[in-house]
Amino acid sequence: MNISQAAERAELPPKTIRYYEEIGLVTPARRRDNGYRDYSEREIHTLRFIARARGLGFPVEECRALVALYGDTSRKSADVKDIALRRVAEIDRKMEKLRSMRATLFDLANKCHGDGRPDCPILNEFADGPESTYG
Amino acid sequence: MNISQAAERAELPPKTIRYYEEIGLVTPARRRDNGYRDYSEREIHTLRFIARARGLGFPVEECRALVALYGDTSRKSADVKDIALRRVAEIDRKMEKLRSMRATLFDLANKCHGDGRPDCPILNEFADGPESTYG
DNA sequence: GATAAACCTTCCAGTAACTGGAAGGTCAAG
DNA sequence: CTTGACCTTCCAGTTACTGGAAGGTTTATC
Repeated sequence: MNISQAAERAELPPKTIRYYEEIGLVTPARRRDNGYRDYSEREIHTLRFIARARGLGFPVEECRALVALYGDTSRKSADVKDIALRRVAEIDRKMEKLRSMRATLFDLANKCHGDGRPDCPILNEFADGPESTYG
Repeated sequence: MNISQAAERAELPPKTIRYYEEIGLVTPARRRDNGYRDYSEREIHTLRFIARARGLGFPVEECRALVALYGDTSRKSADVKDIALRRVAEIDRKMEKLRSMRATLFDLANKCHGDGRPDCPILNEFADGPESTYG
């Protein structure tokens, strides 16, 4: 199977598949006589595996570990769970940061009348820092 | 004032300040006879402004626009508010994506016994895709 | 057989926003 | 005079691709 069909099946762009091969995330595909890559079901399965892991936010390096665990029949499920929970924790950190940024921004936006006049609490905050507004 | 003191005051690494100068986000600092950059209060003010905007998630290019608006006394506060609300919307998109990833991952992690055995619902999901589990 | 569309290949550059490090000049203290 | 802490520039690396150029292959059409 050519790379573009494999790409469609794996739900990954062809470029990304070549890239994954280049960085050694997947083993190089066998080549046909014309030099074209040729994909088997097995390889598409692995590519889909990676696509799903990436879709859940795992960085490529963790995908490497996950693919290795997947191929290791003597793996411990605890190791996989650890990776997943560390990812959950990382997501929580990111979400907390976003939540905090959103709250501040939304608050500032609400304080800004948003009309034709130049006076703007958003710019004032950027200029002068968080105002302590007691009371 | 030398760059490292300016950096401390602006709460930005010296490297980042040089970088901002290089990409034209701030105007090049004047140099002393020895070639060292010399910062005034005014420039530190602008750097702090940028540091705060960046801290609230504005990409550098939007910071450029914000700095321009800040310097434009005939600005309309509506333009600033627009930028801020578009940033809020972008944050909402990111949070929604994270929320969805987290839910899936946390659910999978809970289904995984996480012991010494190889059987693992997390890997199974990556391998076979979302299982329709009706009931 | 010529040609054009749609593949495939490799390689290089660019993205966002820095960060680290090397090589070398400057300054203040002892 | 030397040491350490600054400063300078420039180059490379980070993450995970993506776009595009230059060129070979295949398939269909005329």
